[in-house]
Amino acid sequence: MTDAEQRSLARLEVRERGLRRGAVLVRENEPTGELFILKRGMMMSYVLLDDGSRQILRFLFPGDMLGVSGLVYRRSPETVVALTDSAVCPFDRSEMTGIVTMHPRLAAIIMAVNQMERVALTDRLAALGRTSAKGRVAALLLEIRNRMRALDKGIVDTFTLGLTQEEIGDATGLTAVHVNRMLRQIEDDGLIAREAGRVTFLNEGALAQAANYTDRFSGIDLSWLPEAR
Amino acid sequence: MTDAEQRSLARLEVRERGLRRGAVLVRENEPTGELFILKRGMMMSYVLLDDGSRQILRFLFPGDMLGVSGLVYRRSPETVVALTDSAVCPFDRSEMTGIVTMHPRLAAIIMAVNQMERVALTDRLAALGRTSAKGRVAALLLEIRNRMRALDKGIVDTFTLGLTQEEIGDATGLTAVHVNRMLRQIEDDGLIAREAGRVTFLNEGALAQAANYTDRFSGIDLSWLPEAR
DNA sequence: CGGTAAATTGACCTGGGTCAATAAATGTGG
DNA sequence: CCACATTTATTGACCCAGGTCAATTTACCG
Repeated sequence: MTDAEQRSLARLEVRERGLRRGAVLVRENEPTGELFILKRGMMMSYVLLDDGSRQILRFLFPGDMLGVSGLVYRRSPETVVALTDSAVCPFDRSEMTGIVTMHPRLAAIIMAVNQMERVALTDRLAALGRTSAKGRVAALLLEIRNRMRALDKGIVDTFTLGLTQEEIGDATGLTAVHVNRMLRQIEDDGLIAREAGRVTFLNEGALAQAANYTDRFSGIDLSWLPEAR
Repeated sequence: MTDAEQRSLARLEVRERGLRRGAVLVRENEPTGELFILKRGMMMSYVLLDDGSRQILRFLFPGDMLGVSGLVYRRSPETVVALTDSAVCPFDRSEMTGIVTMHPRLAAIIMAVNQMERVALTDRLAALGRTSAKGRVAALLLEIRNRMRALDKGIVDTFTLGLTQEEIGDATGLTAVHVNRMLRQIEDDGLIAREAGRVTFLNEGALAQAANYTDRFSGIDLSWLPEAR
């Protein structure tokens, strides 16, 4: 990445705002304002349905851009909250237009990241539509571990999930009770071990098979990106 | 839109390729090549799971860009097929880099459309995770009608669905048998009428309520787009 | 050291799936 | 235009994965 590109991106992170666990950064249906980059911590986005049930849409990790729907919608289609104490860097929509205008290659990279997120969403769509409860829970465990490992190479088979079983249920379309049963079953099958909120993969291959997991990290090709300006 | 912008977009549509109903345009796991713009007809994208079940990810209508994941992935994560006789305009990835480089405002518009598609996906995720079979079928009927109406203002309450009940099931995460029962129930409730593959909305309000439907068309704000170059 | 949120587990229920048989609709070759 | 073949739609009977409800137990927190 060129110096100019890095400077433009750095400008998105001049301000920083801390968030306590549970703090709401963006609330569904409220006017959208700034966008954010997640600097530290873990967050999630969700929607609430009329009957009060919740669907968690996505877990957010450092480096992710938050509240991007604010670019397009006057009111936010989703709520964004902190799952752990976190820090975000707010920036204005106009910063985005500046980047797109001045750095076409960054614009292309943002489009590429959007595509990767879209594919992650369609993978979850297929999981909710067509896989068993056990498979969905297994898929969630793999997804969280993979995201954590991408940020911290020290994480391999053991990690702190940091989610309640109710949250796992709201992400996978299950009830907390059934999530509990599925975790127990996965544990009894010898695929994972659990203790004090930490999960250890004992048989990642079998877990991936149960989850119908497809690795999307390999197979990425960004050779089409334009030259840096 | 400026002349230059229109010329650039028109260059994406110089070639045209016809597709018969059922023709596969892009096959899952096969190398990605060109991108496409759907010119005429209706198509869909889907993934197949290990057990042979299918999840339909999206229905595609004229104006939609197809195979965009080819920008990022060496092999396609999804299959794209024609639901009716259709026509697409293939173009090379390099055309995309050209547009992004020369027309920042078009790049921004593409990013905006991506966001709208992402929100449509999260709406479906919430439907699969947290709504009843009847609600999901109702939501699908509304979605298809709305997309058709956006292209043909003449369509109001009556339209040709153009999907088998098995396809509706693969989109909503249900079996064809249960889709049949839900359609019958929605009909018996007086919300729709059916005859010869055509559906008529008799009580759109109740249908929207059953579907937990949220209108995303209003509420769009593109004031942040950069100036045309 | 309470007090509240989260995890577990059992008993029982139901929305949606499975299987199977027909009926309708849509094509196709002649 | 007709007879036959293949999808697609329907419906009934029955089953089960996952939900509901309720009671404990355990972990976390000020």
